[in-house]
Amino acid sequence: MSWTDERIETLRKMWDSGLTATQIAEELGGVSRNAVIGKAHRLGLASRPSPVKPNSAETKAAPAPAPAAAAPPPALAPAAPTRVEVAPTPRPAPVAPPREAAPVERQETVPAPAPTPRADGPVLRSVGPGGFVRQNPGEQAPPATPAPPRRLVPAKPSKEIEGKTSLLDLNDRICKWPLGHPGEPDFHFCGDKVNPGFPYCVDHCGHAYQAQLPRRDRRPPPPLPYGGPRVR
DNA sequence: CCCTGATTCGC
DNA sequence: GCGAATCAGG
Repeated sequence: MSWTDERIETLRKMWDSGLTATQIAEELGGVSRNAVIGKAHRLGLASRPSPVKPNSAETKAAPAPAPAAAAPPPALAPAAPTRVEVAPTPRPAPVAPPREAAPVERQETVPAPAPTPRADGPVLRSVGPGGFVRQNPGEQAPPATPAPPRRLVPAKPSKEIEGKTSLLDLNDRICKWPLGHPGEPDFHFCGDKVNPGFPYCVDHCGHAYQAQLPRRDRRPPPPLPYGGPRVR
């Protein structure tokens, strides 16, 4: 198998979504997780929280690990999903939607330009379903990622988004909550509009982020991540 | 042991 | 550029 543009794109998306190298390798097929990791690094995809620490002691005078400016690990992870952990990745606001051409109808996909968390802008706080108020990711870590120019397609029928949001459809504005299992034909993502500042829509934020309640008030709740526990 | 990602190095 | 082998932490 070779690294076609398409496969690379898939790799990027999945890596961005926080999927593990193993999962990505399975999805792509024909490659090992090592191949995925190797490729990811060659592509310059930033390291994600690695189990292995770079250096314990400063035995070397000039280690100079320049690109060590990795983003902080996800503060919260979905309660249920077995492996998928999508880290909130604040990115600079996407370029304005292309208004050229002539898409006859106006898409309602991007009606409310949710302001991206910024240091200088008015602070927009998201309120979780549990009623908690949370810091915007940008506040905890002002990474201000350089921003790979996001490619925007002219329009996308909301039908498509509501039906099946594929891996390749993922962006910063749509809910990344996975439905089904990776590799299976019906695997897709929620695709709703995200709760600003979160990788999921309001609904799935309710699943991903649980307010801490007194024990007696807790419910046994659904431990089903996406599609239920994997049986293998 | 299992998992993870990082790194190395022969190809 | 690629990825198996290896390393190392959880």
